[in-house]
Amino acid sequence: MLAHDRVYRTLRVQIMHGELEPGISLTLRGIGKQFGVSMTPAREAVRRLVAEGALSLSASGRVSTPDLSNERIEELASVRALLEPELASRALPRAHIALIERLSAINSTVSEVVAKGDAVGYIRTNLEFHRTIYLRAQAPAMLAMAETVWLQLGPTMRKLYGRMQRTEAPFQHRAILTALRAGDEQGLKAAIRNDVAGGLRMLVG
Amino acid sequence: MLAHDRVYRTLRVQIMHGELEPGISLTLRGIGKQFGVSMTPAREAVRRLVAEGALSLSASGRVSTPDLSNERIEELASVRALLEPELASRALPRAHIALIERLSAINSTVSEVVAKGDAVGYIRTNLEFHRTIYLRAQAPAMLAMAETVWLQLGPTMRKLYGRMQRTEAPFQHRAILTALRAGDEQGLKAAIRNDVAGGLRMLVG
DNA sequence: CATGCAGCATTGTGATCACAAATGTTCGTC
DNA sequence: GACGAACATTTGTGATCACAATGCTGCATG
Repeated sequence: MLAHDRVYRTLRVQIMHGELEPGISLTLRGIGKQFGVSMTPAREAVRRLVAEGALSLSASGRVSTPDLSNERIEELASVRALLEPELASRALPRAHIALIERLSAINSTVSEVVAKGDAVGYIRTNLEFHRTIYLRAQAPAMLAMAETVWLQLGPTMRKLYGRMQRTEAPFQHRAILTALRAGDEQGLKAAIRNDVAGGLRMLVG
Repeated sequence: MLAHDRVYRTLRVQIMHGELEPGISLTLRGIGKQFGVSMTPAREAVRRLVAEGALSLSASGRVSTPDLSNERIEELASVRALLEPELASRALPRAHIALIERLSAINSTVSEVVAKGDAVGYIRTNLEFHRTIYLRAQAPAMLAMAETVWLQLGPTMRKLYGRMQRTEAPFQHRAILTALRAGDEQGLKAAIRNDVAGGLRMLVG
């Protein structure tokens, strides 16, 4: 596999899952050393991640994980609340019983990692729950945009993990599952909105 | 200004405004020569544009303007129909008379370039009309996502320019202006939806 | 003890090069 | 004339280097 792609993918997952805190400084040489490559692929990976909002550039070109303002957090939450109900809506006709059972299993894992206080595990399994639904929507461009938003929120979610009422997520997810089982499109969209916006709305206050 | 940034900005505008057709091949050395720089800044600009969907990469790393499938076009139109009414809605309370007059002037330019059959001019002024509204929304992340969609659609809009009923755009825009003047949020959102989705829906058939 | 400045280390940028893979071309064969 | 193989060219990738600018450290000064 190409070096710059390997660096990109690894960093992307780390950022999206909240393995890095906001405001952490990265250097091209440091990334290169970490992955055993030269500056060149590190530079390309960083450039790509910056373009996706996963990393921030200072005026002088220094690289760091983004430290989002409350306004920006609310804005990204609004984008989630726009895109994700639509994705869920498109997935609904294709959501069979096997999918719902798989989602239920993922949701059990969410409860487990919440009980353990595992921030990264919580973010990862929570996103896995959502992605599993949206993959059924057959809308790759829309899903990519939603994932870009998750990516931008990764470090922030880690930072605010303590402030989130994480025990509520499995309940919200159960509402999603109920709507999926019932084929209730409006209920599904509302449940998704509650889950994605509700979780982030109150942690900026 | 930084070389790679200059290359990026220039190519980005060219792509967004439909100055390049879909499927055009680009090379790093060619871009470098065109801008009087080495491969390095050309590479970074291309990497960034690929990350934004403005350019496509073949399996072997060759760069070209994207040639979108009908499914992808409809999907991107749906994203526009989700994001842009929200942006307009947020701009509405801040839309004063001076803004509306400026929009009206832009719309006159749209009519002129349509009359001239100027595809690039049509795309540019049409996007300028929308951006002028959305800038008032004070939602930079959401606007950035909308612009990313425009960017991805740039070459395709050029290709399908002949099939678009471009003379209808100024009318749709007038409906937008009417709703803005009346402070009619629901009417505004509907007018935006008609404009962005309506224009693209019928050109994929 | 705080502050500002000089000197130093760190960092991103752009150019150049070697290399391998992919692409295009040419020529021969059927 | 069409097809295929060998060759030549083009192209992206990754490494390395020089350079300028930025950020940091420590020391002297008030």
